[in-house]
Amino acid sequence: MPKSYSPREHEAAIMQRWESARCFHATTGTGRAPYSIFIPPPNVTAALHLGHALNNTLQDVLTRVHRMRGFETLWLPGTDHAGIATQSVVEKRLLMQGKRRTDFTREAFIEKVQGWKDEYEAVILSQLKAMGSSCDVERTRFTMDPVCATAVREAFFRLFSDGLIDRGKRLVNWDPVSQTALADDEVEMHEVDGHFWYLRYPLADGSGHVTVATTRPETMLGDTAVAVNPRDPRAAALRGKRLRLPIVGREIPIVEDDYVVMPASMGGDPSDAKAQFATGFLKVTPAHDANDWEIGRRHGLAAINVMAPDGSISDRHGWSDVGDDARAFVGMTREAARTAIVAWFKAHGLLEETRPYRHSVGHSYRSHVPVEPYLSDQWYVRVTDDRLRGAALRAMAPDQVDGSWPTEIAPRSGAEGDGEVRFFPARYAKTFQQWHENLRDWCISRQLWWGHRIPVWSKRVQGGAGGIDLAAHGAGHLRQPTQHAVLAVVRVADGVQVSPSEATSGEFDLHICTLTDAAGAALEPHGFVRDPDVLDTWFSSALWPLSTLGWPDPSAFEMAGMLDEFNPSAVLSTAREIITLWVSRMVMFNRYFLGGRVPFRHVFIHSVVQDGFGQKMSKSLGNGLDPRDVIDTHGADALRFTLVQMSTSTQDVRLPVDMICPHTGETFTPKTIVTDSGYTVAAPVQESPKAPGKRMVSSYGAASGTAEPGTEQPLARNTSARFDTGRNFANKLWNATRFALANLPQGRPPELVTAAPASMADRWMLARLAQAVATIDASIADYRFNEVGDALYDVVWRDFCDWYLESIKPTVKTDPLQQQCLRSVLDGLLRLMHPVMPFVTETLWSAVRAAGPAGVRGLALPDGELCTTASWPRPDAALIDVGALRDMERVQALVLAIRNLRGERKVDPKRRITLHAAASAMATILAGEGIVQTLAGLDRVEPMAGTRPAGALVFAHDGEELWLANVVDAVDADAERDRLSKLIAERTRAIAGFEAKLGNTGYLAKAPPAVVEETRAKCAQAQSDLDAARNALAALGAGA
RNA sequence: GGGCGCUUAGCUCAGUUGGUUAGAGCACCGCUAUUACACAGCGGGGGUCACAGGUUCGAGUCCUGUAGCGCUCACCA
Repeated sequence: MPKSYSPREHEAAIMQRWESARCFHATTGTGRAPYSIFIPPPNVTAALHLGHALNNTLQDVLTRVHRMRGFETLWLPGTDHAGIATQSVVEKRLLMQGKRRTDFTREAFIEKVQGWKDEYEAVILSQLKAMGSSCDVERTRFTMDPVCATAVREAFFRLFSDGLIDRGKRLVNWDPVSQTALADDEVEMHEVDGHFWYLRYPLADGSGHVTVATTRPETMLGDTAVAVNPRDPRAAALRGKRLRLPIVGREIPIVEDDYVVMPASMGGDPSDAKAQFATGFLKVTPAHDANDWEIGRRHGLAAINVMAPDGSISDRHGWSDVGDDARAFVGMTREAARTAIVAWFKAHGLLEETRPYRHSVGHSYRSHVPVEPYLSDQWYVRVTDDRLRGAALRAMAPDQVDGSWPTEIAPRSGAEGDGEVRFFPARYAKTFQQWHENLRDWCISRQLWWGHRIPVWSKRVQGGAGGIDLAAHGAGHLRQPTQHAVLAVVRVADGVQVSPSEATSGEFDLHICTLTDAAGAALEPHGFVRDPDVLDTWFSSALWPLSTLGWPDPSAFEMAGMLDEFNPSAVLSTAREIITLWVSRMVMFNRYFLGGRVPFRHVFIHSVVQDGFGQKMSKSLGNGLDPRDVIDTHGADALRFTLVQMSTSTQDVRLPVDMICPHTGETFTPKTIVTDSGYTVAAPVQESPKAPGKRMVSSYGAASGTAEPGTEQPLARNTSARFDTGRNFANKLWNATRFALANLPQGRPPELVTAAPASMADRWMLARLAQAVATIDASIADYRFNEVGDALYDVVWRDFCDWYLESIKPTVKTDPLQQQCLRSVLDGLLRLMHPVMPFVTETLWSAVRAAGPAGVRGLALPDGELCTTASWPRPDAALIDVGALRDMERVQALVLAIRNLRGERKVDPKRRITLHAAASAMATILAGEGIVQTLAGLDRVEPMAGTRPAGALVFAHDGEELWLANVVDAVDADAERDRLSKLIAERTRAIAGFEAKLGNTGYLAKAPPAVVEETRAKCAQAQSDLDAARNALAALGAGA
């Protein structure tokens, strides 16, 4: 075995072995209890980043632990088509070639997106492999593959049939760049420096004007009223009056509505920020503002849409009274129109004032431009229905519900799935609950080409005296829903759904949802047209726990039994922003479609990895890490261990980002600058710390375009010194194993596997191993991953390497029983380490196996071909030998005391010294069976007797005075006095503290007796230490 | 504005129901090429636990308030 572990020499081969043995493939009918996890499918837009690496590592740890515990374990991998995100990256790429999406047919464009998807899906799957993810690759799914598509079609059809999907003209969040609607949670709020413009609207009778305040003057073209609060003192005088809308010339009413905030000067609430800016008159633009839409509905106002889908001013989407003045604005972008309209008001003396105003504006999470509230027809899932929202709330574990939920939510009924979803950490249950309590209907149509196309065919028809004659439209067979098609008739005027016979006058839309494309296509000769839009990506993601297992008919995809075996899954591991986007919808859909069954029993929310300055890692800041780089420099196990150890239950963790100098390979901390927007980033160009004069470009430099990487100044990769911990740990395990193997002869008798180790060191080590198993089991159960990492580090490095291996060095070569213990402990440790560091443990596994069978009494370690399928250690409780633990604790304390003295007096490490031990220390040394001598570098131990040898150092331990002789060649009296004085000062302070406590009557009366007793003992011991040190100092003084 | 989280050693973080003199890793200082490992070993220095009150015999831990940082929901009059 080489002296150090080199990950890249082993990782690929190990993965190969696992795969060819199909270790990660799960099936039905094994008789084993199922344990399943669905991977949150990463978007096919880009390669996996560190956040994915974290989430995948944690899922893999859970998966591997349960596999070793004997569960039938399924970790199901896959990818998400990520509609808008993927479409926009492909469009961006086309744009660089000077092409647009509309230059292609829909089919040709989708072909291009498909190409991108294939490329990144392959990258993602290879990254999963490189990280050691033990997923069942044979069951890899993609949200748009035929299996998932079948589920999406079925789900839409059922929801449509059950009246949970409907179409409506409403204000949506419109992204004018992507030209699609967005769901509420796809809108990000950003602070923007804007203005309040105060615009005068003249009264139609020429008797004056009112002034409205607005941040969006361009929407005034669509104003259909001005509202005033009925309690406003000015309201009465204006009642019944009308206004002449400037530019447009439209005559609009003044309406009275409670919604309007009165200015502080007119009796408004001065603490309301709005009252500071308000004039008391609110321009009402129902087609361009959600609140105005509501006001418009209350007062029967028209909604005049003055914009095209690209956000430009347009007279072709609902605006008809365009006069000569207004014509000039048509065709302008919304930004240009804003400027021009303000200028117009100014030029006409109608701009009263302009005030700066900083406020939050919704931006598209994809194109990052301000979202436009836009009037359009969209499909909605009525998630506010109790069958969906109520079911999600009822799924919450009762003890995690905060207070009680709204009265319109039906109570828990003991139905399947009720109360079964639990959040870790528990505080995230609140996020889930609040989201559902304030839920609004979910807009699911997206005006994109990439995605699941909406399975609805529509036709606009006229109503007639006897209702609509369906047969005349080729839909006669749909008077009653069939297995393959369902009809909805919607009155165009108000969007209300009616029965065909009720459609007696006016226009109606016939919407037919079909289960198959063929059924839809059959309608096309009759004038039906398929909806061009696609579904929100989250619609298919919401079905992930169902669709991946073949729902609605698993046997159709050779997955018979899978759905019942592996749904519900054990846990969903994800980031907290996903609670609203995805967790909620999975719970609603899974429960709805599977008779109340929840998709997962636990939701684990992992922390977000930030850079060293507490900033989110992002491409544009260049502060991210590529997991592939870390695997390359440190190995997958190092990446994994470090991520596990970082995973605390806080909401974010910091990972200081370092840089690798491309000239020297050295890791260094880059120089930083602060950007205009206040981010701390690596300076674009960095100087090599070790190669003077050589330069490099940082990721930020490249991402921001402020520095061009080239041969003179290459791009430097990011890394983090934090991963050294993981790399060092893997190497430590490697070397500990190397040492152990060197001490384990071949051909040990097999009967030793049931023998009970006799030596104190062996019994202690087995006890520590047993304790570590208990700690790790408990931590895994609560998803406290950092504790798993710490427990492994402690038992392997501190207990096994530092103490156990050092202790047994003199004896292990000749003691077969000890060899068996060493063999077994090593075996157990490899198993415990495996879920976190699968590669190094599997690499070592075959070498360790060759050393003969493992196991001792109380710890069965059945042999296995591979570590990954070996059984999880289950030590007998009796292995926790409290006597050995107590003895070893005393041994360690004595050893540390002696080492401390050696270090302080700079005793040559090689020098063997003599201890004169009093009764208690002597007992410890005997109990230690030679370990103290080995670890403290003693050549002899003698009882305390007679006079102190010349030059012997005095020290106090465990309330006793002890001597160390043969320590130095010449006594340095000054150094010795310093040491003793320091000790005296320290003990004196401690004793004062103890005595203060013990002199407190309240303490003696109220503290538990055991605590008081402990304090007394500590005080007495400190007193003995003090006495010993004082004696020594006095003796030294006399001798000097 | 509502909700949530964080503030402990130079850095990154532990600290379970309040109970010894608050811990770890990295970094730093000293010693060590010793036959598992220098990606190491041994020893050391370093914190009035953000601040101010309170409860308690006893507070890093519980309560109240303040400040700073961050996330999230709502809000474009």
